[in-house]
Amino acid sequence: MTNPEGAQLTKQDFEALARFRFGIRRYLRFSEETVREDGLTPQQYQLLLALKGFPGREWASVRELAERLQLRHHSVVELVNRAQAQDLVRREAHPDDGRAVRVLLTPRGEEVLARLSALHRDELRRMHTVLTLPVWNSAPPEG
Amino acid sequence: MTNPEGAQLTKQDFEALARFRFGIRRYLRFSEETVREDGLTPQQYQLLLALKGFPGREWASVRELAERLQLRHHSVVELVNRAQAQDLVRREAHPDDGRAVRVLLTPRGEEVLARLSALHRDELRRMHTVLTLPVWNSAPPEG
DNA sequence: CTCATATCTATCGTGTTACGATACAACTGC
DNA sequence: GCAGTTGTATCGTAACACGATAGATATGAG
Repeated sequence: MTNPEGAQLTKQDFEALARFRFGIRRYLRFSEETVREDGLTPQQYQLLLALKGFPGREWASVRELAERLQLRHHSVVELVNRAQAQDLVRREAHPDDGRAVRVLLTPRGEEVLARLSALHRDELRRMHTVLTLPVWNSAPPEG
Repeated sequence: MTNPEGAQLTKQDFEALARFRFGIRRYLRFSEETVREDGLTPQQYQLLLALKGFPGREWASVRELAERLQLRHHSVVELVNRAQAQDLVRREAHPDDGRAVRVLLTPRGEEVLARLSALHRDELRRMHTVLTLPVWNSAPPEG
């Protein structure tokens, strides 16, 4: 019994796929409820995290954020606006490029993010059973 | 250097947390674009998957779906309404409980779900590097 | 049997938010 | 400088999850 790329799924596969999606939803739900207690929306938390967790530095341009958050750039503009209004992030002129903008955390953003992220890491540790990738009914295709 | 429950995160930890969240977003984004080509919303796909992937059977009540989808029950009612209008799912009276409703897939729902789920499984296989759970800077607390 | 309470599904109005369309400013190459 | 590209921003719109509310059925106490 093989299950190569494109093959039909077994009932077991469907359950595995559903379980994983359930895990994602549960994690996002936990995240939402947790961050809302600090007055943030889930998207705002993800914005702060994308800044602090940006590879190699702790700021990003709007365009880079759009890639990390998988949003259109103008959606990020609006997201940054709302977060800025809550003193979570601030904008700074990009030194080399007059068009671009650096988005960075405010002290308040740093503080909130540190607290929330610790809670998220702890929750991820708890959820590892439901959030590990499914093992399919058989091996993936050769290559 | 230990990193027990509640401890501060290192830069590395923030990057790991952000990378994982990025993975989730990328997967959901892939899902959204894929299912929209078949005229479904992401939530509708997740609804179909929750039915077909329900442990031990292939139908569920509204309340059970609310748990699996991590939504309020009346949000599920609306979701089922929209999916029903597109001939993806149908309702059936629950044999034992006059209040409850069985939600199940239509033939069209089965067909669409089978195709989409195969694409999702393939994508998950491709994304395993970014979607595996982070390894933290140090071991979790004893216990 | 009956009434109070709990459970399950459903409806309606609302607020948030991501999006497409559009605009404008700044950088780049010729 | 001029054309095309890139980066950020504004505005109107549509989707959708939610709280509040309602109604219908089941369950348990007495």
